[in-house]
Amino acid sequence: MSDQETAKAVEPLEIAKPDAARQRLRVWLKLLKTQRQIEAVLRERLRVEYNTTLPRFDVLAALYRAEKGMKMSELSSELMVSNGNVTGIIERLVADGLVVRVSVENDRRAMLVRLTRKGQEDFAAMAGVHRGWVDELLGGLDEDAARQLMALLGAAEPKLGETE
Amino acid sequence: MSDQETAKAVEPLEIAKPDAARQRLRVWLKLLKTQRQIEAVLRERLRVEYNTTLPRFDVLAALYRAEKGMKMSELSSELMVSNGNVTGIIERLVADGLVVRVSVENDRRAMLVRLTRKGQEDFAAMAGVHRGWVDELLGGLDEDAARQLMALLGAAEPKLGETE
DNA sequence: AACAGAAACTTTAGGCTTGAAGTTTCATGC
DNA sequence: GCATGAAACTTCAAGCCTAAAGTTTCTGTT
Repeated sequence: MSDQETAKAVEPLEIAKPDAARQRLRVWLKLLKTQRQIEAVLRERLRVEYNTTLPRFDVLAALYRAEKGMKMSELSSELMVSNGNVTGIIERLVADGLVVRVSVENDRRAMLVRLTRKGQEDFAAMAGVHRGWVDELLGGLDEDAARQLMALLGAAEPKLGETE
Repeated sequence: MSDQETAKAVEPLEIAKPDAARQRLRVWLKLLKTQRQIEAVLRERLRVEYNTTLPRFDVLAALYRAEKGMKMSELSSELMVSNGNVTGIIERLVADGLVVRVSVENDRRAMLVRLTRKGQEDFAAMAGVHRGWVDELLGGLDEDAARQLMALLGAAEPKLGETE
């Protein structure tokens, strides 16, 4: 937190670039705005068309890809949400008959979560339509622009590593 | 919405391009992931360093820019959140002495919300640090990349307009 | 075997978020 | 003037979300 005293006159590199910092802040705000706009539309349509929510859809999508089911902890790290959060969402999905919990062989702490047939069917019905929505919303991007955007977003991923 | 009948044999462009749709879905997922990663870091740091939350920060930022205060409805549309949501956040900010409500001249329905001196000071203290965080997190983007990203995000903004 | 610590979840308290319904006030047409 | 509808908020119920604390189970070490 205080290892920069020596950098005073030696390196005027990062410090003397307020333009880049301003530009990056603008990028962040724009990223946020774009994401929120898209998400708002998807959320609204999921609600109106399928009477469901985005978090539920995200969970179903993850489970649909996981043939053999997922552990709660795998789900929460994949979706980047907290453990306790997943507990609640799964509870409601179970109550609606879209998901089942299975206890894991040889580890009585863990739970495996899997789609029921109804869960599979419901998600399959939504998935194609959802993809169409995204395709429509991002219609402003041709294939080339999309590729460029992928690359830039890759570069924009935050540099983590100091996990402590 | 239907001015493309003539494009049948001439241009097999939009229709026969499932690749573009796949690419757009990938863009959306990447956009979401990047945004969530950045937001998670900012949220965590705001909590640890300033004992506050992102929604509160967003509200303070909006009010800081608004010299003369903002109406509740202006706030909610600016931040793209619901009316009722703003009510709750403002309530807590008022309780903490960062914000005051003033009744609007000539319209007893509306409320003007404004930062207190403490609100101004607290936000001013956070703003610079927050900008530094964003600058650090987006350090992978040089100024040129940032500019390109801005342009592409502009193109990626969802096409709305059918408001009904 | 027994203990310590880690792992996988759940629970809890509190805040965020939404859409819908409710209240008060304003604006407009008649 | 007065009624009707719109506007600006607030309230409400329900779900989402987090961090922190709690429970049970597993995995070493000694």
